[in-house]
Amino acid sequence: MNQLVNVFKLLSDETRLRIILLLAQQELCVCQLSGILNASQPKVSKNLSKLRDLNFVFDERREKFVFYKLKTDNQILMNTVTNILASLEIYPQLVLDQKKLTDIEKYLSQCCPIIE
Amino acid sequence: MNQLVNVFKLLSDETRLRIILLLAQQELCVCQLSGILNASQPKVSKNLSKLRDLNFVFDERREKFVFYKLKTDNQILMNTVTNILASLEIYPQLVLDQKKLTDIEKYLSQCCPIIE
DNA sequence: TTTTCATATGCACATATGCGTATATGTATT
DNA sequence: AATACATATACGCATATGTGCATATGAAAA
Repeated sequence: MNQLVNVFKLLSDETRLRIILLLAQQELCVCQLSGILNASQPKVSKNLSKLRDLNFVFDERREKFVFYKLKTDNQILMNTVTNILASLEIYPQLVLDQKKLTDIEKYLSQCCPIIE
Repeated sequence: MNQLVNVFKLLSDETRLRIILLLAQQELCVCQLSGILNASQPKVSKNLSKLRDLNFVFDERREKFVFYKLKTDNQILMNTVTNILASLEIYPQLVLDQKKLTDIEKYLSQCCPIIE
């Protein structure tokens, strides 16, 4: 029950929701997320900490960067994410995030390495 | 986007989550919810107010009682509810709530009228 | 019209949350 | 070793949230 409530707590902040949706699609490092969301580094990092503390993301350091990726073992979370992504066009902000995700190499080339 | 975040805010409190799941299954009045959840009347009433303010429930007075029911027009909410109900057995508290819902006439006979 | 009862709301308070600023940490590069 | 850079964290603060208690509201019953 707590685990269930925690999922919704994590989803109930706009910044974190956007992060979750992005990390569901591909791994990203802190500065990439910072760029896409146009949010400060501590803001992004703290939100990622919450996700990590509650075991909803993997994090892996590679060279200078720490890459985060959404874990796929939470049924409710995954279903919810899938659901939102399926009707993404309803939410302009999410469509923009999506666009930036496509252009991520160009968009963040100064700060981050090229993603495979 | 706000609407989306609001759904998760509503779901991210245990009491409210239990209320939502109950109201998804049948209409209930404040005192019935109060009995099932073993929660104070103001606590239940205030949570219902939030649901009403954000337009996630119907409320209808019949005689002395105000009956609430979950609206079915929110795709994300309905999908989430369905999802949780599908694996209800994982959450002991929800199973208990379910049981009380079955016995609701007996359980709340002093306070509330018989449900159809 | 008074009383009763279900529900709603106001107030107070403790706690939680989000975030900015500054700084610490830790790895890589020189 | 020193520097640079990505990330993490500590602190402070404003605001939001949950809830108990008391009380208001409003419909029904007497």
